[in-house]
Amino acid sequence: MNENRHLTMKDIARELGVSVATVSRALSDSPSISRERRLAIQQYAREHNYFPNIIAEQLRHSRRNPSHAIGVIVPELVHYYFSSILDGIEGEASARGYQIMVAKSNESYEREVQICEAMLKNKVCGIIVSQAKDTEQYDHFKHLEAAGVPLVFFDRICPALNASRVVVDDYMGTLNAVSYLISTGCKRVAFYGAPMNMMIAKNRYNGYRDALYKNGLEVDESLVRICDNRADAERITPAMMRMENRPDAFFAVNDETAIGILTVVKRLGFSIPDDVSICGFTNGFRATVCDPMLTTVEQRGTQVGKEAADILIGLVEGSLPADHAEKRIVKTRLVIRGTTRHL
Amino acid sequence: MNENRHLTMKDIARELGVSVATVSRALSDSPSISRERRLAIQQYAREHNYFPNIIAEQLRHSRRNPSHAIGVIVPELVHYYFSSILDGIEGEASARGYQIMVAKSNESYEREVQICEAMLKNKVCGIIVSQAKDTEQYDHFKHLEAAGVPLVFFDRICPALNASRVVVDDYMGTLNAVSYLISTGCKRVAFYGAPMNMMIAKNRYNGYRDALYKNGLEVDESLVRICDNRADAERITPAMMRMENRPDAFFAVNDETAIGILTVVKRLGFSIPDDVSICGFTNGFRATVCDPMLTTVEQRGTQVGKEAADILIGLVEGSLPADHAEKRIVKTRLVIRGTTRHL
DNA sequence: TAAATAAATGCAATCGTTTGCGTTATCCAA
DNA sequence: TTGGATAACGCAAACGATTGCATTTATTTA
Repeated sequence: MNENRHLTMKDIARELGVSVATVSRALSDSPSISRERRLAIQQYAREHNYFPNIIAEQLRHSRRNPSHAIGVIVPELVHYYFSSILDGIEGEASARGYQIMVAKSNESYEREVQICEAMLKNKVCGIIVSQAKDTEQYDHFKHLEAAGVPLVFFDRICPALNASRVVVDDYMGTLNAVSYLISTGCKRVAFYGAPMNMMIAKNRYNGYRDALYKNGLEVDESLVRICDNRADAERITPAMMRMENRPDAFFAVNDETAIGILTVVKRLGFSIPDDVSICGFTNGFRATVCDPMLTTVEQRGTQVGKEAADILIGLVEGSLPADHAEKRIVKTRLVIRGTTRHL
Repeated sequence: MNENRHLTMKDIARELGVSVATVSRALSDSPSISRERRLAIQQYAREHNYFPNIIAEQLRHSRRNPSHAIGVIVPELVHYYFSSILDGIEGEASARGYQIMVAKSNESYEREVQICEAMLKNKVCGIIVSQAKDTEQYDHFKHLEAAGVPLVFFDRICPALNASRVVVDDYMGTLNAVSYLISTGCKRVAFYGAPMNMMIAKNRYNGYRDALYKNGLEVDESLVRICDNRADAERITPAMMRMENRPDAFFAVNDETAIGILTVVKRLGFSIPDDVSICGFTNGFRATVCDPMLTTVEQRGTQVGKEAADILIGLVEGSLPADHAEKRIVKTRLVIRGTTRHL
């Protein structure tokens, strides 16, 4: 019937013997079109389910109105935290009339650059991004800014760019969690952190260190390890537990790592939390599945996503000045469960 | 400098004293432009980082070429299976030069309709969708098809529409899993399923029933429950275990439910898998976190997503006829872990 | 009855590209 | 000198919608 062509105003105009301009005005309820003609046109459009071509609309308005598509770049998709982020962004975006366009970088710098290009071509109105781990050049981000596409970073921040960002309070989150471990009587708290080239890793380490200091404890380097996944945790933890002066608590950079520790500690016959306390960071699916359930720092990805979308839309719509770098910090919350002793 | 305006061909043309057509041809390496002019134009464009306006390109080509944006509608985002789906779609799409536009329906019919409208307006070239639970009208999908936007369903299928689809082999997956439970010596296998208005629920139930029959067992209705989440599982399982003729195995419609069962069964002092076997469906994050680790049917969301994207792109690019309804079934795989006895 | 006013509609430019076709310039052969 | 190729470029229409301005028609007023 419509042979894969969309119905256009021109078609309606031809069919009803009026001009395209009249159709346009009628459909936008302009009072300058007579009532009967207006209704006739609207009815015809409805019956043949006419749909405005947004491409043409956008082209026409490209000077004034930006598009309503927000680009989102995440390192991974199958990942609790990033899913939550997406969820938060989607919620805020859809509530304010925006669509989201999602791509994953796979932790690859090259892919990240490609994605930026593709998104620029697709005329997203702005981009929310958590960098890939191996990104150390920032030209692609600078190009975007030069092209007038606002950028909001989350989680993994680009220090070289004074861009808007929203991060969780890694420092305080860790400080509070470790302080809690100490307050329940733990004296030797181990720390499994991510590689220190990421801000987020540094901040968590600093939180750990300061929690010890504030409680009159020293940092024992033999209790600090670079380890941010389960496999590594299962590999290095046995040796840790066989030390003569073994830890009586673990703080892990994420839940996944914490689960690795928990698995090993249980297998070695220690009791949790009596012999060993464990605290994670995320509060994802895993936290309530393990036995005992995991005490962890809630990272509130949904809130982070929501704030990021709010900033971006503010930048796009002008309620935030374009050259302003808005920086927000989302507070974390310690969720106490079974892997830690009680006060 | 560029005062928020993008550099256009017209700008280049003016600056270099040629026509817009010449610029266009030069940038697309047309041989009809003299070598020096071509290089000069290309260099100017590069130096001032010119970027073609995809909106205008699309408008020009809208008759022949569809856009390269694929719409994806999922009921939830913070969900292992749907994350995997997204991951599969994104992988296939980006490899073939497509972007994905994601929205979540929140299991709401109303929202689903809104999203379809928005995506139609945004001129996606096609849509991949898993319906919301409460969707029982299909006009919005029919409108899309009428507008020439191909549709691919996954997981939750719309029976009223003869559309392309990709589903996992729920029937065989369940049949194999339950058969395995029986082969390890279980005689009374309970079944926790989703509400039967979803195809996926029916197929799994049929798989369960036929596995019993094939092994000479009868369906005992007291062992069959509608239950597809953890909270419900924790609520109804204690009574189940206190029956005089209690089950010696559970098959659950998803891992989450299986974890609920596992938690209760352990708390009641039964030993897993000696007293009770448990089998889930998904093989997500949870499966390797619980103790013992969960035997489960791997749902292969990434593969499902990949196939769905493959079909959709085929439909869009014409390698699949537009009126053809491609139906694919992704095979599942039983992953045997600690919650079931060995042979 | 003519002029002024108001109401309803059409014309045409515009957004940034692409592309069929026509135009100009250049050169060579007849 | 003229005709015909060929190369290099420009013109202008098109994609589908919006909108300032001009135009037409109907209505009112003097």
